[in-house]
Amino acid sequence: MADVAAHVGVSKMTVSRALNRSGSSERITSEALRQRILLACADMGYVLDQTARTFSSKRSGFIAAVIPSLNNSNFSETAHGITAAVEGSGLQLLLGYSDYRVENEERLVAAMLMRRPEGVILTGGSHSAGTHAMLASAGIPVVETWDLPAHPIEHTVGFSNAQATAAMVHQLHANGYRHIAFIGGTSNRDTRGADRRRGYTEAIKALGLPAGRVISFGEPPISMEQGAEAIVQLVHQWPDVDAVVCVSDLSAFGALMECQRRGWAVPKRIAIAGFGDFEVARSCHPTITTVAIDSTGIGRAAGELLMRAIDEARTGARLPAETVLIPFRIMARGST
Amino acid sequence: MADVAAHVGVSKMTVSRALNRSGSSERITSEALRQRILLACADMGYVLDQTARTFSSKRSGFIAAVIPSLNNSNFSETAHGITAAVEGSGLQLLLGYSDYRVENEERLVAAMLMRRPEGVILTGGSHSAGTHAMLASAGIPVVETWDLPAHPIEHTVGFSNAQATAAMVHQLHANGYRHIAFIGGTSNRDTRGADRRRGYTEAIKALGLPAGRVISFGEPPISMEQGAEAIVQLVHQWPDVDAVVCVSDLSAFGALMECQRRGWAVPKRIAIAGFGDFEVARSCHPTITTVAIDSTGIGRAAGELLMRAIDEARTGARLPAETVLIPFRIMARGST
DNA sequence: CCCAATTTTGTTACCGGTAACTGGTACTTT
DNA sequence: AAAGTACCAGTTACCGGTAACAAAATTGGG
Repeated sequence: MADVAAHVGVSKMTVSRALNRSGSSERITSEALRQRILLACADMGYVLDQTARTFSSKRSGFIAAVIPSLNNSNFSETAHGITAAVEGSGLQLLLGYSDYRVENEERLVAAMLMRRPEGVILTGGSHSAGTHAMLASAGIPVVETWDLPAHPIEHTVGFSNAQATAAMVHQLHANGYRHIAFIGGTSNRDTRGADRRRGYTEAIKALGLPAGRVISFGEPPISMEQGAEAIVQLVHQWPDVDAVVCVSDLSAFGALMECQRRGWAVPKRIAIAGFGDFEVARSCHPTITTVAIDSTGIGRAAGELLMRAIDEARTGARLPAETVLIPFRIMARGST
Repeated sequence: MADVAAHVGVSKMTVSRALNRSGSSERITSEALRQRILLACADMGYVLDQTARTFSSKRSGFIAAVIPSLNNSNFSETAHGITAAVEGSGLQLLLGYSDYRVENEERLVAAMLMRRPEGVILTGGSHSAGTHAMLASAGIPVVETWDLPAHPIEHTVGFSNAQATAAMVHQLHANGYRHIAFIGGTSNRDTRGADRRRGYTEAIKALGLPAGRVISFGEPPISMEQGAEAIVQLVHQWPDVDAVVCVSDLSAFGALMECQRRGWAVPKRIAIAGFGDFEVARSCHPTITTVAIDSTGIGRAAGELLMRAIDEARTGARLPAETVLIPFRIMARGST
């Protein structure tokens, strides 16, 4: 930068200002001079050292986000939404994935915080004590997504997974199904999955339907194959079952395909519902009834909220904790 | 760090050394003192400022990777592979996605290079002139994946998409199919898709089969819906078609489901083959014949190669350009 | 045309680590 | 016992920008 400054015949500071005017409307440096400086930078092949800028200005220019898995369109769409929201603000997204493990999340958060992000977006409302402690002492805005934690760290953008699943059970009940089962994961590692199971159980109880029809299989991420295995077990264990709510569209799809293999008519012999409105649920035959969530919208809302919080923090203020409720919608389709 | 040093009664430098011994076997600081320092750091809630370290040491501790899309298990598995490879080396992965656009890739690379990554992993062998120029002047190791570019930037980990697709066509031919079509995207933005189409065309010509049966639809990312539309168009345009190779499993799946909707027996009326061995191709009914690629292996190999190159670069040397060939495998399944 | 207000440019100090070198101590070797 | 050799800790000088303040240039109103 000093070289460029000498070449143009101004001070380093002027070059710095010319390079930083970008975006905002403040015209610190006169436009003609700015153009000369920019030209000189291009000519000399100079690129600003973001590392030094971060170090000096205490502004890293990026935000950190942790999602459970890259290869899940719900979460990758949320990442897209975040990217879209921060686009043009000069902020960049640093993305990490936890493989549904809080200990991985903690390691990621630790590694990311060392690089001084200006804000953090997490998935879910369940984190390790270490994660909580680090985020508290980091003093930067935090948004939790895809959930409505009872005790949020700060901001929240999400919906009630339990309520959404309960709504699905009620919908099936309204359609005349009376022996409704649930297929989901074994562990509580996927807290959203656990919430969905809870919503199912509560709805069954509220409706006075026969309870206990829950098949659990393995650990997240939930695979299609597991859905296929689960429905076989389900039908053998409770032959009177006439409908099943699956923890996600992936297991629902696996179950549906297994039914086709075995000649079990869907929805005549058994109705199948999923969760998440994945592409596969829209494309398969029959199409799968599911709960649609605006995944991209969650990301966009989280990104925008975080950016407002960062702006506030910059002025020394602190945005009061907000909760953005994302609506869900039951998509009735061919499988029920 | 100065506070910690004062608290322990040593110099800043000693604390720095105690914190950096991690991983390598060099015992710069005596073990007892090191433990005292680490304890003091924990007590005082001190965390090392990675930004300052990066700035001072010229080592950012991260590598940059660009993939076309997060929500594609092929590429997200590659990202997993890279993560697995660099795990424990002290390097972190900074992941970006280009949405299959070279101009996005260029923007991403520019933004990432400002943060001084120690190496870069790209997907594909086709990049903008700007990207080439920036990478050349950055002077850091580069690995291209998922392709075998004619003129690689430096290192390559991939396979021939054309050859793999040609192998699939030959396999279909060996199974007795004679009117083989191809379904793929319109543009060449997805260069791997274009390579696959090329492989199809060449194989058809080599086998002396009737040519020209190519249906093109829209832009990447290729969706299931597009596969469904394409096969309808295909069957109407060339009613004698008895097999179709799709650019990916997603379009193959969409096509398969559309056949079921219309009562076209698969593979009796028409055989369907995909590419990529996605989970959906293994789970659906009938299962889809596909080309299996070790996506995670590509990532792992790319990560390991890049790390070796970084190590070489650190000693002032330069690793000669390497090409790692990843094998592909035709998975014969129910749909052909 | 002058002076105050405003805008633009320059100066200085510093962000928080690490590289490179210097100095000191304990343990060998001859 | 003197000299040599490890090894460890301390000192100094930066890395490449930007904040904060100071100075100069421009603008505008009376």
